[in-house]
Amino acid sequence: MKRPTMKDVARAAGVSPMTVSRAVSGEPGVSPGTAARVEQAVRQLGYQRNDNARNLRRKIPGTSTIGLVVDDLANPFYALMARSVEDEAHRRGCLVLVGSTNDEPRREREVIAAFTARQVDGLLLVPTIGGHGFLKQPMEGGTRVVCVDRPAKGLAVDTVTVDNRAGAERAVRHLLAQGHTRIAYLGDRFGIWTQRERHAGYRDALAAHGIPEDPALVRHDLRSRSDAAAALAALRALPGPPTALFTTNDVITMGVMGALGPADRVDVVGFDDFPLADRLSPPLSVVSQDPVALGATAAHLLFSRIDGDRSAPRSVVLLTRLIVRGPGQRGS
Amino acid sequence: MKRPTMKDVARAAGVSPMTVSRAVSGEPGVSPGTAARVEQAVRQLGYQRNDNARNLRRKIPGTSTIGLVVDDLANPFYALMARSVEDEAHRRGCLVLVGSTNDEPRREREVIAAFTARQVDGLLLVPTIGGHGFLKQPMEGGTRVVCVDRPAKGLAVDTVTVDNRAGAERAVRHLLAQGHTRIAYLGDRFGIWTQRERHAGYRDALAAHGIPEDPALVRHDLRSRSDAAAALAALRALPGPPTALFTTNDVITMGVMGALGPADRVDVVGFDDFPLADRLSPPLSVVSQDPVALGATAAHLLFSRIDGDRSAPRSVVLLTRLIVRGPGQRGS
DNA sequence: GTGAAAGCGCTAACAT
DNA sequence: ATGTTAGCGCTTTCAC
Repeated sequence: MKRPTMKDVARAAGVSPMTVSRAVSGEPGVSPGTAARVEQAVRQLGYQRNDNARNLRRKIPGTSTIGLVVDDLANPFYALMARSVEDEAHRRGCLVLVGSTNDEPRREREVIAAFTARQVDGLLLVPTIGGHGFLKQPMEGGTRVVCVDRPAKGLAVDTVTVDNRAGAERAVRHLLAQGHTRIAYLGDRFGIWTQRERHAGYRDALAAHGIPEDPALVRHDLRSRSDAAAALAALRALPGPPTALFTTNDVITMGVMGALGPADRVDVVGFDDFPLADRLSPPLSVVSQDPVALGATAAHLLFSRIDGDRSAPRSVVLLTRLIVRGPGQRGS
Repeated sequence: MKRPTMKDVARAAGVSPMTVSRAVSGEPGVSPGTAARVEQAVRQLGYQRNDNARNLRRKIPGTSTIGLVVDDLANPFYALMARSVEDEAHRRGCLVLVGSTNDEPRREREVIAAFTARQVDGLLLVPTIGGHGFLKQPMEGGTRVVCVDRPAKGLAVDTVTVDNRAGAERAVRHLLAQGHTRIAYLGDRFGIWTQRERHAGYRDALAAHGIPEDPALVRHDLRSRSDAAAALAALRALPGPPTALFTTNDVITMGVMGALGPADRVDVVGFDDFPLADRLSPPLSVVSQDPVALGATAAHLLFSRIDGDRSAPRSVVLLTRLIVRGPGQRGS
C-alpha cells in the first residue's frame, strides 16, 4: 500500500490540498470545523507529512538535521559524546545522522559527502588525520561545521578540545613527584593531534625535571588493546624497564591494565577515565575529561552558528582533571 | 552564497539540466566530451546533488536511510550495537539516523515520528515498555521494522534477541553448584522484557534445586550504579545476607562491583561482559552476549526486508556464554 | 477562510 | 547523444 499524500487527505476531507497543508502544519487560516475534518481524514488514512518534500519548498531553509562524524561510535568516549549531542539536538527538534570514520580520511569524505547530499544544516566533526579542504565548498553553501576533540588543520571553524598538553604534563609530573625517572609513554598514532599534544606534555614534564626523553621508552602507533599489551611486554623486557607508565587513551590504558597483575609494581596514569577504573590493581590514576561536556558545548556552538551567528570562529578548551588513585592519593 | 543547482551547472556547462543529471548520476547516454565539461562546471561551482530532491522524484523508492532507536546510545552495549549497525549500513551505502528513548514511550514516539517523516526505509528498534500500535500505519506505508534486544508486544516483526532466560538460569545454576543457597537477584525495571526473562531464569534455577525464591533477596527497579550499590548495602544489612549475587545488566554489575572490595567474599555473576571485567576482585563471572552480532544480524534482517523479503516474521535468538572467573573457573 | 497556480531540485518518459 | 515536458509532495503567493 502506498503512503498517502496531502492530495489523498484533501480528497477524503473534501477540501483542497492547501487547506490540508495549513491544518497539518498548524498554520492559521483554517476554521475549527475544517481542521477537525482534516484531522479525521489524517487519522483514518494514517497520513504523515513528508518532511523531505516540505524542506524542499520551504522558504525557511534547513532540514533540522545535523551530522555527527566521530572516529568510532563504539568507543565509550565517543558514545557518551554522541548521546550528549543527541540530547541537545532532540531539545531543538533536530535529528542526528551518525557516522564513524575509523580515522580513515577516505571514509570520512564518503560519510560527509553523503551527509551534505542530504542537506544537513551542520556537521559536528572529529576530524581524521587527513586534510579538510573539501569542506570549503559545502561551508560556502551554508553547511556549518564545528570540530570536537581535535582541530581540523587549515579549517577556520569553531573547535572544542581539552587541555591535552597540560593534562599530560600534570600526569607525568605526578609520576616524577613519586620519584620515577624511567616513565614510559604508550601512545596511539602520532598523526592524531591529541596524541601529539599529549606527547608534548610528556616531554614538557620530563624537561622540567631535566630528564632527557629516552626513545626506547616511547611507543607510538598503538591502535588496539593487544597492541598496547604487546608494547608493554616489550618495554618490560628492556634492560632498564620503566617503573611507571603514561598511557594516552582509554584503549591503550585498558590493554596495559589487562596485562598487568596485582603483584606488578608499576605506577600507571592513563588519559581518560572509565567505569571501575578505581577498582583495578595495580591502582590506576587518570587524566579525566568530560565527553558529555565536550559534546554539549560543541552542539551549542553548532546550533548558534546554524541560528545565524557569523562572528569569528572560536576555540573552546575544556579542562581535564588528574585523579590520583592508590598510595600517594591526592584528589585533583 | 546559495547552493548551486543542476540548472546552474547546466548553464555553466552550456548543456541542459537533464544532461547534467545524467552525467552527475553516472547514467549512460552522455558523450565523454560533454561529461568532461559538466564535471568541470561541477567542480568549479562546488555542486553537489540534492539527494532529498532526488529521492522525491526517483521511481526506485527509498531514501537509503534507516533509523536506529535504542534505549541509551551512551550505554557501551548499545554503542557497540550501533557501530555494528552503522558498519552494515555503510557497506550498503545507507545512512543511519540515531535516537535514544531513555525507555520513555513518549520520546520513542517522537523519535520514530521524526524518522518516518524523513522517509526512512526502515527502523531498527529497541522497543520501550510502551505499546507499539502506532507503528502499524507506517509499516503499511512501507517502513520496515526490526526489533533488537527485546520484542515489541503485539507487533509482528522480525526480532533478534539472546537466550536471556537460559543464560540467567545457567548463571544461577553455576552459583548453586558452588554451594550457595542465598543468592540475591539485582535487576532493572521489571517492565523491561529482558529483565522479566532473566528473572524467570533465576527462578528456574532455584526451582530446579528445590529452593524457594526469597523475596527479601530480590531487588527490582535498579536504574543506575548508585541504585545498585544502595540495594547491595541493604541486602548485606539483612539478618541472613546473601552469599552470592546475580546482577542482570552491566550498569547494575558495575554498581555492585564498585561497592565491593577485594576482601569481600561473595560470588558474583553479572549479565553482560565489559572491558577489564576479568581484572576485578572479588572475581566477576559473566553471562556474555555479543552486541556486535546482535546489531549485524538485525541489520541484515532489516535490509533483506527492505530488499523485498515478504516472508513471515522471523525470531532469531543468539546464544549467551557463561564465562566463569576466579576459583571454580571452567571456561564456558 | 479557502483555493488555484507556480515552483523547490530533481528525474521518468518521451521526444528529437 | 541530447533536450522537453511533466510531475514527485509540498509550500509560497496571490487570488477570491
